[in-house]
Amino acid sequence: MIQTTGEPLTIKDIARLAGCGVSTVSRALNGSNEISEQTKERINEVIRQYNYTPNGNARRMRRSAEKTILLIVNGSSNLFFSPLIEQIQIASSSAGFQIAVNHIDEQEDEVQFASRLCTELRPAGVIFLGGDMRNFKRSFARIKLPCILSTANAEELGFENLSSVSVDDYEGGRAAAEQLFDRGHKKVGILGGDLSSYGPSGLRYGGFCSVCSERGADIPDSELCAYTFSSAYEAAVALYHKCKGMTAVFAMSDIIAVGAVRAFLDMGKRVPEDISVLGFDGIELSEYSNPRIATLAQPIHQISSLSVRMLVNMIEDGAEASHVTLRAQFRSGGSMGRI
Amino acid sequence: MIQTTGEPLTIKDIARLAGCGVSTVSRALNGSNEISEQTKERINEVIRQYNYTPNGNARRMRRSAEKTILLIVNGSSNLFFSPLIEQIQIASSSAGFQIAVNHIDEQEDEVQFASRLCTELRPAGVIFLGGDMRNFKRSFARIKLPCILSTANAEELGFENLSSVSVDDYEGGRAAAEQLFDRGHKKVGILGGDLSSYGPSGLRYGGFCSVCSERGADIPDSELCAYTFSSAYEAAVALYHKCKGMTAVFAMSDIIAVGAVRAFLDMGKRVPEDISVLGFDGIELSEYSNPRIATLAQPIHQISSLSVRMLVNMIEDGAEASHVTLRAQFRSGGSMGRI
DNA sequence: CTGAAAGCGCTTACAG
DNA sequence: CTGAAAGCGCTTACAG
Repeated sequence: MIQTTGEPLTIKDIARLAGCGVSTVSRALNGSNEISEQTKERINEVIRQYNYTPNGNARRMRRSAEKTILLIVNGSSNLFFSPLIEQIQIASSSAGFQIAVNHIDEQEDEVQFASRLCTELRPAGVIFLGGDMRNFKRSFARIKLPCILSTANAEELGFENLSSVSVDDYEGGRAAAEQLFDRGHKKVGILGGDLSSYGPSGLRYGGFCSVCSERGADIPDSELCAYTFSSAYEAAVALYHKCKGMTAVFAMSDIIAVGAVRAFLDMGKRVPEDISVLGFDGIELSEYSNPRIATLAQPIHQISSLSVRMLVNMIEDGAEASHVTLRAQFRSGGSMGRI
Repeated sequence: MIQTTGEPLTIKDIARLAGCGVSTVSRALNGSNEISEQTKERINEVIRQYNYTPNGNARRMRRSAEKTILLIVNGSSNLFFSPLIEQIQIASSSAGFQIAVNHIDEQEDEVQFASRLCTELRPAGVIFLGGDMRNFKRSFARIKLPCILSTANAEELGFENLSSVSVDDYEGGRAAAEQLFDRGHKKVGILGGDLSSYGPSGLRYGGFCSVCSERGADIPDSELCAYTFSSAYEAAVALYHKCKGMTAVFAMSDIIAVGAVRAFLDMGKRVPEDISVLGFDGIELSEYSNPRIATLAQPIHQISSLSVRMLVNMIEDGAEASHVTLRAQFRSGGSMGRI
């Protein structure tokens, strides 16, 4: 490799060095077939020798970043999202797309943020990892690109350019209730996000309550909390005092479940002998906790690969928006016992 | 807000709409002071009305992305890194820099990757979160921008444009050994990354061994593992069989510690009664595990804010490379007991 | 303080 | 198959 100093090389330099025009270099760079094998080889040799990389900003400006997918992640240290992000990255790069990841705070409006970034980056499409339905309702109309909402169902929203891949959260909530009732629990508390919303928490709550009423049980007590250990810890303490005689907790995520377990242990309760805890998501940590967290596992791999595939279909073939619903699968664990 | 259809607006459109030249719009956009408050206000009003955002690719091309910092993260679902990333993002945006995060596999050469991305993105500087010293030795010379290695010490490498912020890993290893010896443990096994390297694992191992020899103990048995639950689990089982009579384990990260605890519990051992486990890093999970993980906590907040501040000083004021070493702080936890 | 013009490093019709 | 030229959306001397 020839050492260079100072300014990076441009396509012009390569053209000069290879003794040809810039358009020819550009063709070699982009694997065009309007170029002879011979010159392509010669140019590539020069590129290799001088270790040239094209200026991506200039490229993206011309091509409108057509090979980039924007990934908007709600919240930054979410153990459920991190393997999804990883798999989305892998799946899209094998489909020939770069991923630009952007984490945003849960309080921010992810849709507005994405809209701004779209004119900034000009990606070919957007994947939202989680999101607040109200934000979509309010500002999604502004986004004209193919988009996917991963992890929540966007069917009700009815946008032409918004597909979604998610677990059937209502059914998941029902399954949670059935697992608990079948083990003899009658008084169950609930720990989760906004239960009144259209979003995953609300749907799971709705499913849970539907089983309660079928089985003649009361509407369960609940306590709102964020998807963090510390928030779950506090909420679990509050719930324990509010919901007298509670023998089990349905936590809307495994992170919440782990925080709740820690809280109950600190209060001198045994899990699951005194109180059972059932999580949601099926993150890796649930299998390494003590006790292991019983959970409704989401098919992470399917969610990520479908998200990418559906988005690419929309981008490349103009496919219409569609909504895929998968099933969360119950997985037992030491945190949930029989009464 | 006025609705627009089709193509996004350009600076030309705004100029036309505001009745001025493009250079004036550009000045308003960039907060130049060569522009009257009056016109600036008028232009900003138009920009707001039409919800215009400049094309970032074109901007970055002209400005060589001078306001972007590239953040290279080794490994993707690292619980120790995720709060660091978050804080680095916050600190740099308040210093006026955008962060472009890129996760890479642990097997990849992060330095070569960064070098390629530098000509692709033309950032103002690079922050490496973790990294393999061998890769730096081999290929860092190629990178001419101001860089920071966060989480490992780069002093020995002696590059003029590479600073570092890290914990004193050798001292951390010594502290770990002292805490264990002081509690009566004599036979300790070690679980961690490449112990023969110059990197953090190697230094901690070196510090640990130095205390062993001071106290007349043997060189401890060790088992190599990656920084994941599953790898730690397997390694802990292997270590248990290799290191007969072991009463404690020093794990090079809290993730490894959690995986090891799970393994020992599954083998019917009690933690800490039969075997103590000491971690490293001080991630949030360590305080929510059961038992809580005793650990050497890294000052995450200091590491992130110093990394950004030092890099910005190098970029803006041409500050020289420097190397800051912080202290890991012991934090007790139920995973470590007395013998 | 403002605008017309040049130019950043690419890609892509267009003409050969 | 190849090259000269136009143009992408910005920023920044330069001249007023």
